[in-house]
Amino acid sequence: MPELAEVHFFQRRWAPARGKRVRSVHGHWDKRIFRGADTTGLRRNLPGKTLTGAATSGKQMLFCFGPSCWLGVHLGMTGKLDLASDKPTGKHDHLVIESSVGFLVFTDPRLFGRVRTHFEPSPPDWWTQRPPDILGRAFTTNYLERAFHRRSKSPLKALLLDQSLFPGIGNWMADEICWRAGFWPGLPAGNLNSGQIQLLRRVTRQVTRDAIRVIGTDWSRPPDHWLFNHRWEAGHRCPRCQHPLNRNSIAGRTTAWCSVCQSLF
DNA sequence: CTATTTGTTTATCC
DNA sequence: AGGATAAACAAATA
Repeated sequence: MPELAEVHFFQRRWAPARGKRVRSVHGHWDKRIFRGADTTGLRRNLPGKTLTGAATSGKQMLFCFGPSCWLGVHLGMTGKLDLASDKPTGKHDHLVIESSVGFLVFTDPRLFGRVRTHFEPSPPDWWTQRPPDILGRAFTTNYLERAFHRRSKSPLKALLLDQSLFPGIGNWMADEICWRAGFWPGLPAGNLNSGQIQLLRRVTRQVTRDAIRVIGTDWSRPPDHWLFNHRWEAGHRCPRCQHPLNRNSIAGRTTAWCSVCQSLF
């Protein structure tokens, strides 16, 4: 489920615990989500710490618990964060952090998500060395042009799904961006000229802002004039021209597009 | 029982 | 060497 907007939404679920102290920590420490994490350190360091900050970048989340205790969360395909008033006991509630406002819980049935730990004063490298955010200053047309040139044979969709280039974009946002911009997702990246990359950048930023506004704040249902509500329906039609949508695998992922609105160049 | 999944990493092939 | 593609991971759902 989680792309950048959903990550935004889930990060806010833990927000009421900001400024609160951790009372206890429980987890399914042998589960895959803790691969590479120092779970012993987590159990030793987290209790007594205060949640002092939280941030998202793309699909990554970083929580700061007082000095020298950082918790990274990636939701994978089915991860969720929640704040529960009673102690969560679900089969897939793999990390539970008790605070005075409730239990912070990370649930993930498919275990594609990931929890990372870092016990130093400064934030971890994987956070400070992340690529430019889509809504940030460094996400320029020129920056994209260099990447599109380097990967000119790759389908556009493959670039949109690349987290080092479009951090936070996932399958539905990639389809939404291509549809709004009028590009076939299978189009080789090298076929886009400078003006088209500029258009793609503008649409990407707009879809990102729209998704954060609609889904990221309260998980509202996206409006019907987006592709989003139509792309998985049987007999699905393009919300702009009513032509039946195409569905096929592009860059290894199921992709929906409108053959009328999205030209092949 | 089979096919599908809003993600990422690794292996393999070109 | 670098990039594209498929498989693997794991579990629920249709």
